[in-house]
Amino acid sequence: MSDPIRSENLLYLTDEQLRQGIEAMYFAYRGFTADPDRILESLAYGRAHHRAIHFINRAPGTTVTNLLDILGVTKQSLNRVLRTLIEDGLVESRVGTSDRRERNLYLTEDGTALERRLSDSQRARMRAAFREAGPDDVAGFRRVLEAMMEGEMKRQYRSLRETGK
Amino acid sequence: MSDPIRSENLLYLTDEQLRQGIEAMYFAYRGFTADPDRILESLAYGRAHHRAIHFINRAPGTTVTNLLDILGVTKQSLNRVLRTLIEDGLVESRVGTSDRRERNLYLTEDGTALERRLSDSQRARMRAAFREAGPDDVAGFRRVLEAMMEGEMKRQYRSLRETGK
DNA sequence: ACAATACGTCAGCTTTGTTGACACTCCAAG
DNA sequence: CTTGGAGTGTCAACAAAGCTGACGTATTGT
Repeated sequence: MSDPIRSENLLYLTDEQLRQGIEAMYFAYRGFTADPDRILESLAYGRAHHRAIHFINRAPGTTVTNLLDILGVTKQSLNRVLRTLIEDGLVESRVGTSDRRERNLYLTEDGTALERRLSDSQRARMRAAFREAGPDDVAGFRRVLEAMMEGEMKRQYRSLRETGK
Repeated sequence: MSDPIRSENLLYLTDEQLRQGIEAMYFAYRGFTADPDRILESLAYGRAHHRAIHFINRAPGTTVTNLLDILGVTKQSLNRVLRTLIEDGLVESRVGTSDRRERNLYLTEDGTALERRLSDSQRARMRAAFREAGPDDVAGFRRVLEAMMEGEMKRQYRSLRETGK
């Protein structure tokens, strides 16, 4: 309390500030999903399909179990989504080479095309937001979001980030 | 391209950076909802109930239509949630004074108590994240999120922000 | 040979969203 | 004073996407 640095750190953490952060998160997430949702709706897919497609594209050859860990859903739930994607020819499921119990998941050409469409729309919004803000704000945005993740999710996020370019 | 300032601004807008922003948003939102979800689960409520409670607390006396605008769902969907909250004695629905077709919504004592519990848990995480980052990062976080909202949502957000302290 | 793992699937349930249809109350305008 | 329309509530039916539990099959490793 008497420590000036500590006081300064607490200065902007009023309940009002926090509540504004909460509401910002709520409204922004809706914007974040709005564009892909519109595309998906016209294809009779949902957000669950988008997530599967995103992370298969992100880590081609990933196994079902790995995808379950990332998405945090049950295999029954994921399977329903995965089945339709495979039936529709967007995802390919290949028997694992080293361990043949595993299934390695890949996007087909069509799957890659849809992924592009979805991520293009989402990136466009993200790009506009990043541009409207600025480099420093973007860094802050990322740091706060990372601090908000649960432990396991943070691990997943970081591991994906390393995998990336 | 030859403009150094413009180049610098574009530097952080690579597809890789944007994708990291997208994944950060996805994982962070899960952390954001995790704590309230755990509380709600033990009460047989869901996120829809939380949202209703949050915004009724935020703007006591709000009408159903206003709530529909904020939440962006159908009245049938909201009504189901609202009904259980009223039956359970968490929300009170009073006939409007100026226009008696309207229903003004208020939290009861119990409703206020639950709202506290939910928002306390969510604020705690937000506070921890804000603290782990820092004032500048928080400002950036908020600016990027606001830029990410859809027009209508941004209006709602700003109007709520003004209403606040 | 046998237990454990990875995956798929069947059945059934829940929450939260959707449409469409209809009734009631009430305000305001003709 | 009647009537149209807005605000609200409710019924029915349905869909997406999560869940649990149980079971079967293929494969692996001990």
